[in-house]
Amino acid sequence: MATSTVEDYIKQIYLEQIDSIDGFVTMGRVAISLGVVPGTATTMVKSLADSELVNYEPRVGVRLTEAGEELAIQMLRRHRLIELFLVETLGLDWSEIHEEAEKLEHAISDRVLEQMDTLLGHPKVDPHGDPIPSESGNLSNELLMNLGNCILNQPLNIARITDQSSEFLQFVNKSGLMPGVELTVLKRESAADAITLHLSNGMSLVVGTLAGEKILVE
Amino acid sequence: MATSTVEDYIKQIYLEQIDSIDGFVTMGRVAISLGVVPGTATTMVKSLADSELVNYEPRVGVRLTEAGEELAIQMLRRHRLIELFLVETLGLDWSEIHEEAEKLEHAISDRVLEQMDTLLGHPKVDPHGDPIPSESGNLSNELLMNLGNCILNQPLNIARITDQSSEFLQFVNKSGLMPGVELTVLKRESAADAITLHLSNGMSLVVGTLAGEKILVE
DNA sequence: ATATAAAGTTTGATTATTCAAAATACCTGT
DNA sequence: ACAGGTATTTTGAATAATCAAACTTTATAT
Ligand SMILES: [Mn+2]
Ligand SMILES: [Mn+2]
Ligand SMILES: [Mn+2]
Ligand SMILES: [Mn+2]
Repeated sequence: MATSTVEDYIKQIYLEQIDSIDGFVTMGRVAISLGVVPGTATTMVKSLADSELVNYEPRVGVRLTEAGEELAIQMLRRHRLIELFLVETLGLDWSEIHEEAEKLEHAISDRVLEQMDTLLGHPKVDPHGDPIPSESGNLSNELLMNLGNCILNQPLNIARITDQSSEFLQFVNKSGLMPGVELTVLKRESAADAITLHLSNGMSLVVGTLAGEKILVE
Repeated sequence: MATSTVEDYIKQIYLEQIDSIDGFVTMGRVAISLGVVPGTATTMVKSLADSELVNYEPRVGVRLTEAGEELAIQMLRRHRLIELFLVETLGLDWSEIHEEAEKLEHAISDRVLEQMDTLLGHPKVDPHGDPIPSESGNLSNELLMNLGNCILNQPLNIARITDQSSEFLQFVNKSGLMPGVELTVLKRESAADAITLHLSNGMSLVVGTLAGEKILVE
């Protein structure tokens, strides 16, 4: 059985791999994303390679094997289902559930997971709008527009928040830009680096391009 | 912070201490109750003593300190609240929740625990009838009669099952002797080592004295 | 009072995970 | 082509938890 440390490494490598060019994740990225020193990342990745969960090329990086990807997706399902459960059933704030799910994802049994899934009605997205893989391991991967490149003057729905630092989520909360909210992008001024929005609740606000690109819509 | 191993040792020592004569728990009991070899128990207990959670007397046994008892009761609260939550909210079978709670008790935050407590309406007993310590650490300890020593021909309610092996719980389930059920003890024949019961649902059945003593009533 | 048996402790090793610091390889700009 | 800088790997050590097997104490039973 994979330890919770192994589960975290694999999940994190998967996430990093998604937005990597060549499919390889560097040791530096692994280290940062898991909060360890580079030497630890190297050691651990070599051991993951021994377990056939990744392919490791010294001085190049890691890439998940089939088995690794399967485990990663399973962990993603656990993590996201738990996050939704914490919000829906226990009424926690969606900006503070990540750490909790980070621990629980290793502790609950498949039995409990399925029970949660049923109770929640087989949801497709978590509170941040991230897709929840199906039990069979299917992960929808439609690419969405963001506030920096979507159509102007068209009602859109916020689908997903890609920066999940509690700082950004707090801002999103405060500004009423949570997933599900309807809005219209009024204008974009590249010189001013600004995007002007109009929310369905009547509020208008301006965000910078960098922030806007972290908010996906559909 | 205490590791989950430490939490388990302390909780288990507390449980063993309750039904010990002199208040000391032997290394043998610690070892069996945690499923480790005796040498491991000795080593671990010495380290618990270094952390001031227990007092250890070589060749005599362990006893919890104030701090140890506090931690033990906190873990008991977690364990039992989680068990009830799994049954009430997630609809799991009460005979299969122990192992689950054994892992979750180390993973959930205080925040989530309080949320569960609120959702369940500050319950006083878990699905096995074991008392749930209050947030302040109070554990009710009324002693109950069992089917082997209670009054005859008097309607009573099953309050608690003391043997929580899945084998026994399965039998309890099958026979309809879960906590909350009403019954009357018709007769006890010491020679036959048998106790005859009449359940409120009309069923009658006979159990051995040993089994009967594991079922507490009030 | 001794020999056994039972219980408990020690010792030496192993696995998993991590860090600090030294060593090495690779890349870049001149 | 090479000096310096950056990334990566290696080495050596630490912590937590465990086991097997040897050893020591204490209890028991003749
Ligand atoms: Mn995690
Ligand atoms: Mn999420
Ligand atoms: Mn436990
Ligand atoms: Mn219980």
